[in-house]
Amino acid sequence: MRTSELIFKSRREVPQDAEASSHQLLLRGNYIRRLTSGVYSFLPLGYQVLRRVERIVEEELDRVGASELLLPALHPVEIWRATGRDAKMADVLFGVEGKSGSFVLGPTHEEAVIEAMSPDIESYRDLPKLVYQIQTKFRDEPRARFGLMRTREFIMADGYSFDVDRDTMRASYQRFYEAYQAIFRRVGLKAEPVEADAGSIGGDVNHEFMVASSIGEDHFARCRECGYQANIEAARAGERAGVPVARDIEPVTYSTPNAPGVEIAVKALQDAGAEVEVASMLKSMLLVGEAGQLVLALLPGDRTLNVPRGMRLAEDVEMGDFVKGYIGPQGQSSRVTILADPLVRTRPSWASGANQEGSHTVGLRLGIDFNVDRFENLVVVQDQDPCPHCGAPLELVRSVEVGHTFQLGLTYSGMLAHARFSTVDGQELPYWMGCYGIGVTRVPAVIAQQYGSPEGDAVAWPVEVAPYVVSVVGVGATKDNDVVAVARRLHDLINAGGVSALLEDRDVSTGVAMRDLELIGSPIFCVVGARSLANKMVEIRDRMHDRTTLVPIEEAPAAVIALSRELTSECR
RNA sequence: CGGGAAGUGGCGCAGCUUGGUAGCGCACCUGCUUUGGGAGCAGGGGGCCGCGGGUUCAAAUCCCGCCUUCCCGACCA
Repeated sequence: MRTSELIFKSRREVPQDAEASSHQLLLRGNYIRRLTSGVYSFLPLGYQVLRRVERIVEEELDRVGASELLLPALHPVEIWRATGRDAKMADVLFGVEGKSGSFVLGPTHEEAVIEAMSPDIESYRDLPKLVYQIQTKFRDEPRARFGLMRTREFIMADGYSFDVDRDTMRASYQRFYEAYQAIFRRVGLKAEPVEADAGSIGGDVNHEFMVASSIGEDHFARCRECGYQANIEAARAGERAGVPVARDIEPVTYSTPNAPGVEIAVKALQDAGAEVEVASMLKSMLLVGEAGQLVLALLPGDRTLNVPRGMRLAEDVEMGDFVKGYIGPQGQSSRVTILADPLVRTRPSWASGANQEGSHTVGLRLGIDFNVDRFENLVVVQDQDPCPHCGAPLELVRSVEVGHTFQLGLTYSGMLAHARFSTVDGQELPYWMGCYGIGVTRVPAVIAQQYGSPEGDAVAWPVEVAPYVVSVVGVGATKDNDVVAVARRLHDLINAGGVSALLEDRDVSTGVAMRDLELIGSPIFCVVGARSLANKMVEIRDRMHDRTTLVPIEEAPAAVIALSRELTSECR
């Protein structure tokens, strides 16, 4: 390929709306172009990167025995009603009204794959089955961001497994899990599988594949000691020793007008002369359980509530005679279930709302002034919390989710009468499913973030995803020397050797040529210069390791191809 | 959905306070010179100033309403 033939025009100015360096790079290098918020075109360069990622996904999934298929993007709303997810995912569903009924643009494909596969799964003899597709998904995200990181239309590689029981489902899960690790290695990402929360997909065991990155929207907790890793939503802190409650004090109530909420309450109490701090306030938050019952959650004032599964924060109108902003646990046991985080055992006494407008009480003791029905992890883990397995301090890592694998079990098949197979002894049972997703369009952004310059003006793509592995450029060239001819010949030989090469053949200054090639991001540059040519040498740059070597012209193609192999093997 | 910022040639911005016939850099076109790291000179083309209404002799500029985009948060396979 020649640069003169590329659809390529580099942009010198930083696009105003791009914050992340990867986003800037992808725009400046003409990889992508925004059509509207959260919707992007892939221009030829970007599409090449994307296609290379897709091919790797295909190769690795084929290798573990999954079959590629293609499901529709347009779904009749009925299949979503059947699983109840038309309501559950209503806020992200794009609806389409057609002349022949209502449709949904698929945000995910569990329902669709069941419809597609069920007729072929009649008997235990038909199982297990692993399938996947690479398909465009639509989600009406409340907030698209960071270019390709979170978009409303994106491509996902989603896989599904069908099995006779839990054990075989786990074996299928393991096959996808291993393929995922291979895929991320090959695209050059260090993706760490972490325990995760199942979200609206449902199901049991699941892992997120997280890449530590400054543009991450997630955090996961990691224990350096024992290797425990979990998404912040799923992570639990280990137990800490409780302390005895204070016997020698009594609760004191202070007047704290206009001080709802922990921060202002602390200030008001301090002004009133009480000895309190944010960490010694007890946050009392009203939750609504699945059956609509009220639950009071207790946690330290400096902690964030991790709303337990199936519950939600109560709305103002549901709070009845609870005094919003002044709720305390004292005297409440008879009317609500009281849940408390184990941290509530780690202080001799607490300050809290006094259950009446404008006053707080200090010196409340667990078991004396208030009681707890059940202890349960209620707080979001923080940096330095103890590991639940070994007690060592956890660290929080900002990260991007590039993949997610779920053991769904019977979550969907159990709801659908036709999602069944016959067992050896003739019973009809729902099959066990797993589902697996990779955010394909997100991957180039994460790679660009990791392998690009902080200024968003250069990148060295990992070999297997680079649009062109080698860029050949002649410099110091005048039309009457043979720099151009040598550069062209090397380009042709490298291509013939099976390594994709790009020839800079435009009539531009050296500076422009080099800057542009740095945006295109070949990991290997081959620089043919008038000076070195005088000594029959050319320059080979390994941009991944920032190494430059001079080699004789005749040896250059072989040297470049060898370097390309070396870089490839580093990612396998 | 809350909080903040911004919409002016393709891109990045100035002009708006104090209304008076729209400007700069990049990119683009023509010519000449240049070519080991975003070249120089000369000439040239391109703009319902986000949309709608209002005030005024006159609106990019003042007033009202709306739309869009970005950032933070809420939310989130």
